[in-house]
Amino acid sequence: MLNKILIDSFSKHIHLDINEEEIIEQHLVYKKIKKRQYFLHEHQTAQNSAFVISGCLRSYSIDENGSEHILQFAPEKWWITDMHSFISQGASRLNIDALLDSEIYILSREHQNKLFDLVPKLERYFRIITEKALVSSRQRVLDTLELTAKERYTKFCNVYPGLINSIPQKLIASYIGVTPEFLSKLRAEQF
Amino acid sequence: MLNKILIDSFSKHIHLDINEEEIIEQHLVYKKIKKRQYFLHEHQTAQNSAFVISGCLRSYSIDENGSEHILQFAPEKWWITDMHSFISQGASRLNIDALLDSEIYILSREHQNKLFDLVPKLERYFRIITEKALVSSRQRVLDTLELTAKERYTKFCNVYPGLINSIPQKLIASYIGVTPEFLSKLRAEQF
DNA sequence: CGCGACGTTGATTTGCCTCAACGATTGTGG
DNA sequence: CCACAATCGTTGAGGCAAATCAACGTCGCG
Repeated sequence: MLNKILIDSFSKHIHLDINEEEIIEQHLVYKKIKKRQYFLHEHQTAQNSAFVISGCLRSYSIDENGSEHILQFAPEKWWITDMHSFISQGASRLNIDALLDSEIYILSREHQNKLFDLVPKLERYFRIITEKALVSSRQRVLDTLELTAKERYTKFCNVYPGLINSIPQKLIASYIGVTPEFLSKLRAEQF
Repeated sequence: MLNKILIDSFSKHIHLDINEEEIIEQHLVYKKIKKRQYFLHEHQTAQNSAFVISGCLRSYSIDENGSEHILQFAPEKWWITDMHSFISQGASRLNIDALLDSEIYILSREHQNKLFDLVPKLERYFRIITEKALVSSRQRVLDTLELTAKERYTKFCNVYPGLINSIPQKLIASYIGVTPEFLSKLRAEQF
């Protein structure tokens, strides 16, 4: 049986009957992934997309100076992959690993395409999911254009309240685009 | 008859027969829109999405200090709307206007939903289009995290070669996230 | 226990902003 | 078609936000 959290994610946007849920289940792989374990390495091809049931994954890139830049946090209920590599089947520029012990469902590109034919409603589900991801990515672009580092930090705390106490602060710094030292100074200004 | 540029955009991702093209045509409105004319004002609801046949539109927000921040340029072959407002039917935070005299096709949210039932393949088309928009938005996030202003400008010139000579330089500055004065200084550095 | 990762703090540097002044270009009304 | 205003790009002086580099205390983990 599919996990309730995944079923909820589907039924928020489309209606699936029992039969369809079963077909979907046959195309997904449930997996536990330990803290610091990798889901995708850069230069590989992203064969898979992951839906997070519990825990948290992240995607990040490494620039030419060797510093990491976090593109996405995926706490429970979120999908994560290197979308560019996943749709083009070209080399990935992102790494994806687990920040906490996590449970995920894995969907391969191949199985996803099969599912689109077997359960056409899933086109709608992924269209809507992707639209929402686009809205949030574009909002992040606007935030970096409009807000100061301090405002971005405050906003981050509101958007990801669960993450603040469960991951190292330097990862938050990386996500909002400041150095760990500077974030520390921002927080010292007044709590 | 539908414009060739739009047909091409569809057929890159899905196959439509003549009948389906006709149905789609009945749900689109062709319109010419003059330079500086608005397609969407903030605080309104984005009822419509636009596909650009010729010319160029842009979306931008205005921050609390009154300065504009450009979120998207839409030259020919691109779709543009305030996606957040379009899917939630809530108030828009973006303005969309024409940078050049342009020709567009207008698709209302209502007609889009009807089309998803009449021509289910369109779910796939919009899913793929949205995936690509997501890839490019996330790449932009990474660029602001990884690159200097000068590198972002160089990259912009490569990605939008057609725009550099047809729109004011200060709009490019706004898009890459620097002041017009600073961009001018960057360009002066060499050649 | 001891090491390495993490957060903090301080001194210094720098990338980019702000403000202001000035030509050049554009466009607009008479 | 010209005159004038508005917009635009450039340049310079000065300022600030955030980066860099370095030192140090703490803590969790092997």
